[in-house]
Amino acid sequence: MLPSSTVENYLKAIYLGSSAAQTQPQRLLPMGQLASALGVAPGTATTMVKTLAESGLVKYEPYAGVALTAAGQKLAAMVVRRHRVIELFLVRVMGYGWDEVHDEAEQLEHVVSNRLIDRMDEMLGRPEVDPHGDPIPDARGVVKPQQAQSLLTCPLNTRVTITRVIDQDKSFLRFIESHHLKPGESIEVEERDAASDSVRVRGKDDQRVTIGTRAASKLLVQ
Amino acid sequence: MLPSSTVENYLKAIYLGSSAAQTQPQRLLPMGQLASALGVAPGTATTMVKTLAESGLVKYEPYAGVALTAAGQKLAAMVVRRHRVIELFLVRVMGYGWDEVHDEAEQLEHVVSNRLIDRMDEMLGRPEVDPHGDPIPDARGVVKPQQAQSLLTCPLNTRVTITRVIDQDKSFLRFIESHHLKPGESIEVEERDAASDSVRVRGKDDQRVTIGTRAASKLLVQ
DNA sequence: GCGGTAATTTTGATTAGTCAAAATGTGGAA
DNA sequence: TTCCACATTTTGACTAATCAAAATTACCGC
Ligand SMILES: [Mn+2]
Ligand SMILES: [Mn+2]
Ligand SMILES: [Mn+2]
Ligand SMILES: [Mn+2]
Repeated sequence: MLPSSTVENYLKAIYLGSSAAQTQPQRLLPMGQLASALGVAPGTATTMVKTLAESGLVKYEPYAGVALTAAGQKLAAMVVRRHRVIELFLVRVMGYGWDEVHDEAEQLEHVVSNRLIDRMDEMLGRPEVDPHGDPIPDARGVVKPQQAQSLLTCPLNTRVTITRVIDQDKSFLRFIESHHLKPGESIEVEERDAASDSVRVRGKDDQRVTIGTRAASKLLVQ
Repeated sequence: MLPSSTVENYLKAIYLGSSAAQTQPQRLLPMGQLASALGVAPGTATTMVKTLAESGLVKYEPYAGVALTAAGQKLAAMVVRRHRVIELFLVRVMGYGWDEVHDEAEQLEHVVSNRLIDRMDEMLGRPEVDPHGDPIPDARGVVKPQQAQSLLTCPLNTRVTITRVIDQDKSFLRFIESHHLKPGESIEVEERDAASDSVRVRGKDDQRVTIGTRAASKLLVQ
């Protein structure tokens, strides 16, 4: 039985949801979070997760949450791999903007063959990250661990390079792009102010930008 | 309501099935043929066609058959357009063989956006035919009429150019390719023999090939 | 320990798509 | 005309995925 798009979406949501609060191997993702990540009613997620557990793709603890098994992990990583390879392909080969690729990839990830993904991957030179800096799992499902510092935690007045933007929202991505804060850009955090809940950044050509801490936490640096 | 993959497949099958026996605008496709084209039980096709008729996409005559309405025609043409643009893209850009593209396109045709199709179409130079010589409907759903002569009907001992191969079967396509009978090749029919049910062709470098009439009818020329 | 609140699970129903097998209609042969 | 074979439709049932709303459970503060 090859997994349906629905099953793939559940596995991916569990994969992304569990690593979001980047923690030890087996954190349990609460059902409520899973349901809202997928935009379905809570009861729907419960039912589906029980059948995934039957199939041995997840471990389900009633009232506690859900986690991927090794088999589920592998499948989920492949879906994420397809998603991210496709995003990069759309940007590099098809001339899409980085704010336009997510929805398209969301559909394509379920139907593209391994063959085609491998062609794209080859054509792109076996890339390690997608246009947002999200790591691309390799063909075995393994991801290079990224060390995570954000604009909220990195040292002040020190050159750092933006490596990743954790948010798919179109208008946020366009904002980031227009202020030269895309992955690859070199910047410096000048000041953090708790009172105003903001962070001031010096970027390209010494231009200043002030952004909220919520937004700042979405920008990872190295 | 955007049409499901299932609906798209039904519309496409009706579109292709009605034009197969290339006839006047409104030939009715028998339900049995539709069912077997889709690989579905006869009763399933009947049920589905009734709901398509409710939606105004087809005209359904019980015990007679089904035909597309103008709305259904348009939708079907767009599915066929996507399928064929994708096939050509896979061959020209992704390095696929012409015998490897059909299954991939069969899936992709339902999820690729208009945007992406247009990018492919542009990148390919607004092509009029796919790798098999099948005509690509334009963005409005219109196809250039092809005049149809096959190896069974074309004049003998006269140079003709192969323009289309009407069969998706992998091994047939590989046979055609290995004998230099792909669209674009120039050939000449030397002899037709009813008794042996075969046709002898002189092709590239004056090489001879003899093929059955069934196969010969699948090769269109100009 | 005892409530109360919020998260979670259960229940009952719905929709799309499908099949097998029974019932029915159609058109041609006699 | 009548009848039969075959195509088609109808019937009853099933699976995957979903929701709303009712029932249950967990946990936290007192
Ligand atoms: Mn994305
Ligand atoms: Mn991404
Ligand atoms: Mn095809
Ligand atoms: Mn084709």
